[in-house]
Amino acid sequence: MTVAVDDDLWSAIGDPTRRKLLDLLLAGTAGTATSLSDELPVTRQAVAKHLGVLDRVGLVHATPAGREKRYRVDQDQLGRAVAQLNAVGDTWDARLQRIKRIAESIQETND
Amino acid sequence: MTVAVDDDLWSAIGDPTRRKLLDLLLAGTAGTATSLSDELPVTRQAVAKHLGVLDRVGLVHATPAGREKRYRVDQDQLGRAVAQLNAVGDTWDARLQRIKRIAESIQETND
DNA sequence: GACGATGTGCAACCATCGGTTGCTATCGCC
DNA sequence: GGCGATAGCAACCGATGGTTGCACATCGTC
Repeated sequence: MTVAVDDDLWSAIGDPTRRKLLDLLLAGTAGTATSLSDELPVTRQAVAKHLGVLDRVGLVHATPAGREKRYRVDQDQLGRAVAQLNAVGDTWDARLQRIKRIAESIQETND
Repeated sequence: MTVAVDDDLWSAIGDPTRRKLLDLLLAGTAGTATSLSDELPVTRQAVAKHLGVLDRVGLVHATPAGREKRYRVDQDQLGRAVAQLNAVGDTWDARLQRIKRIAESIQETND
């Protein structure tokens, strides 16, 4: 059985640049597209696009402040994303363990 | 600080179809491109491409058997992938907790 | 109040990637 | 040998991550 996963949410955090963005936002760095692009090896426009998709899946929210637009992470939604990561990780881990146990039992019968 | 993540490995498991493939392989379904494509809503060629990238990052290995090519998961490598999922999940979780604690302490000072 | 600096938004363009279709080649078996 | 099943290759398409270039808004300052 496959783990129930929100593909939109997963693919949002699947991109390495977006993961880095979330890292930066969690670290408290000022959340404008320009300031974030300073910390990343991509242009401001690329960052703006990424913030757009993060916004669409609800992982971040923007609050206009004068001429700039501040982004902050949505803690609940990021919590859900983390839960999915853990769910998939746990499922695979369990299956790997089971396979390992089976392999060992076969080993024993061959002794 | 950003979690050390192997981007190739992560992006390999980032694709929903590839995750499904790994699920199927872990479930013991026969591992040929054609048999796997029967279980998925995509063509054999798409599956073959995915198996190719999974192979390149070492998550699966192919063993030619007559006219067909059987794929099986590499347990060690998948284990590493799971570890990365957990690492990112744990890091984000920790930061979310910390933010929550800070928010609560501010709440208290305002009482 | 006008002007330059800074920040955002939009559009065109390019490369890569997931997916498809179509064809060829190889292997197994009757 | 010939037929069916499997794999492999190539061309093509749409979406996406990335870039550059330009227009628009806002802030500070003279």
